[in-house]
Amino acid sequence: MKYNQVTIKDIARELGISPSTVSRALKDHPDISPQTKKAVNELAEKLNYQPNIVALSLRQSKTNTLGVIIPELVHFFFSTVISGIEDVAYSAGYNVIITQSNESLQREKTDIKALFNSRVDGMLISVSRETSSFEHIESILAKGVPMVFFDRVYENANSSTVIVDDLSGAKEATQHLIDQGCTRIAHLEGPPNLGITKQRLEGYVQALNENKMPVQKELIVSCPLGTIEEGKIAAEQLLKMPNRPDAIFATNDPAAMGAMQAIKEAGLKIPQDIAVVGFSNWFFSSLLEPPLTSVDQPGFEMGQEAAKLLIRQIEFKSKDNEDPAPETKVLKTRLIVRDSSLKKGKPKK
Amino acid sequence: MKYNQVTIKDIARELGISPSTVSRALKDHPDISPQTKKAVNELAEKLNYQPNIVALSLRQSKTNTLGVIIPELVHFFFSTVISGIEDVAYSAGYNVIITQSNESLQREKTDIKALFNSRVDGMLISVSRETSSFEHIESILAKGVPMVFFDRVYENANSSTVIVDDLSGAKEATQHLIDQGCTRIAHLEGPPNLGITKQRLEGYVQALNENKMPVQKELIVSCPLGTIEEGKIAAEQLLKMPNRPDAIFATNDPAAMGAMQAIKEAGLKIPQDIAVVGFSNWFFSSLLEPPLTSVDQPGFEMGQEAAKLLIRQIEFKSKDNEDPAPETKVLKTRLIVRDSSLKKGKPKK
DNA sequence: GTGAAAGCGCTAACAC
DNA sequence: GTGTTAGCGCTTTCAC
Repeated sequence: MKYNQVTIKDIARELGISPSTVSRALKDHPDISPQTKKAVNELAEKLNYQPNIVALSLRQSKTNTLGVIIPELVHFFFSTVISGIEDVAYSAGYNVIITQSNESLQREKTDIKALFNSRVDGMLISVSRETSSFEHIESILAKGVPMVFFDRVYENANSSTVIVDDLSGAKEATQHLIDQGCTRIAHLEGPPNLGITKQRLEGYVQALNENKMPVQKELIVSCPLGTIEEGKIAAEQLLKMPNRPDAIFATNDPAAMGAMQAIKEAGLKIPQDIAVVGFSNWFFSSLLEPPLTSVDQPGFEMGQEAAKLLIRQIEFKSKDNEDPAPETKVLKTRLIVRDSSLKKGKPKK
Repeated sequence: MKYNQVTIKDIARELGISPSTVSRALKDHPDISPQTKKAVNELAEKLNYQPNIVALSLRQSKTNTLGVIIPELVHFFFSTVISGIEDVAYSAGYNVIITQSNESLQREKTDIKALFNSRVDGMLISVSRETSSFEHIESILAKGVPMVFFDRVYENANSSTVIVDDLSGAKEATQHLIDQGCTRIAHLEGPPNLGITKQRLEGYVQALNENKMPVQKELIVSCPLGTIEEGKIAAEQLLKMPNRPDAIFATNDPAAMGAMQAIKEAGLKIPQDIAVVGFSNWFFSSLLEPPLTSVDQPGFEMGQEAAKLLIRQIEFKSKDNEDPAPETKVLKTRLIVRDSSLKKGKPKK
């Protein structure tokens, strides 16, 4: 299948010069005479010549393409990250190939192999929820492909990472609930193998400790799936307790939404009876304001930072032989307070 | 920048055979002896050989890649379409490159050119809101690149299209409001240059006509931007009318959300005072249930159908020289009724 | 059953 | 200032 592609040869033939001269003229090489340049550029324009990137990539062993692996595109957070990546990549002359692991380790393995086969210059990866072993990543790293991990990072890799300061965010959220007068704050916890889960729990614990409040195991419930249903079930369990919590800090927004449903169905009021705070890893859409206070994650910035780090690494490598030292960028969260989820009328502690 | 890529040559050298034999052995060519095949495959496995897709693409003048241009990734509808496209593409052995026009014609032009330069085998396009001239598309079509348009289609092209039956969907939605006893139904209209806008208006008009209800110009307000604010302003205008509407059929969900805000701020009840129905072109997230009745669009199926049509066209073309006849696939919408936005207690007409 | 050679489109020494 | 040549990794005639 060959389409009507104009090549450098076509221009050369038509002008009676050699392909290399055409190539040089097109990239404004100083050796080429102005007349030749003019003739070449005009003809290229006329024939609507478009360079064949595939040939270029093969020739230079460089595709100018970044590969991205994300868990799922439908989440606002990740689609925002993509936009951040594109922003930086395009202005640096790189294309972007996006793949979704759909939270499946198997799919992640396929994706990483496909990206390698496409000879992307580097990869930006946020690992799936299932990922707890990393041989598939190591084997590609061993081939010398630069990688930057973001949000869900592979901590042991000798690669750069971009993360959000989940610990501080979680601490801030918990402190906020404490400031509103909450005394029995529950925590809906995330998937056990993700670093962010530990960070958020730790922030929660630290806030309680600093306020000399006890950490009660029965107030910490696991929500590994990240679904609304799961949050609902977890909250129902909490509501059945003889001494039920007066606040819930959820590890993500779906869990928070589920909890809110359970609370409403139990005939209780939010935030008067129970306050709810979510963590917007799974935040929904810029168009929508969810009815809960939440810890907002800077997706666009995360994409930008990750792409910057990766491109730096790629271009560093193409010059020297040394790898640049891996870097870790930590981005701040932002607590978005919506009055609907705050306990009103209680005095600030 | 060359990474540690194992090539066919490496295998050939190590085994003391020629690259062409290795190539044949790897693709199970009948000529090659079983022993050679075995040796080659084992060594390839051992060295973790991965074929270089770039070289393959250049050689065969076929990249096995589909290019996609969508307005914006953050919208649930479009990210669903992407998943549908990937579903079909991957199982047919194609990769997918996604670009976002960000609703900008300029960006769409850049994207289409970039995809062509990458020599994608075909393109799946949903045009931007700004797109009203189509030279940029025609110029690539002229080069023989197969294209399939979806949702926001280029109607005059001699290409296949996949659309949603917006007319029937809009008619059904309007009829639904009529069935609930609404008599003054307003319509928030979309961007004037999109075909879907006309279809939805037409469905609205047809439903009114069939019920012998008048079409009142003052009840039709334009909302070209697709934002919440816009819907809000439009609804405020409608509410100020001496004889205000008792229902609003919005051209998209953000407009519907905005209208709902305006209605609530005016102290009116939904759906008792004014019923609201949205059109989920911009529907938010699978995780979230928006509090409105809406016409749901089958994004995943749309992606699947579009990819199927495109791949068929590509493979048809690579064999014969004739183009296959363009096809138009029309998908049905689904009216999702949530009681919160229905006028209750009024008798069915 | 296997090897040699050509070529996809492009660029970058190396000539002159 | 321009042409010639080689080669990126792979497949595929055409030899033998």
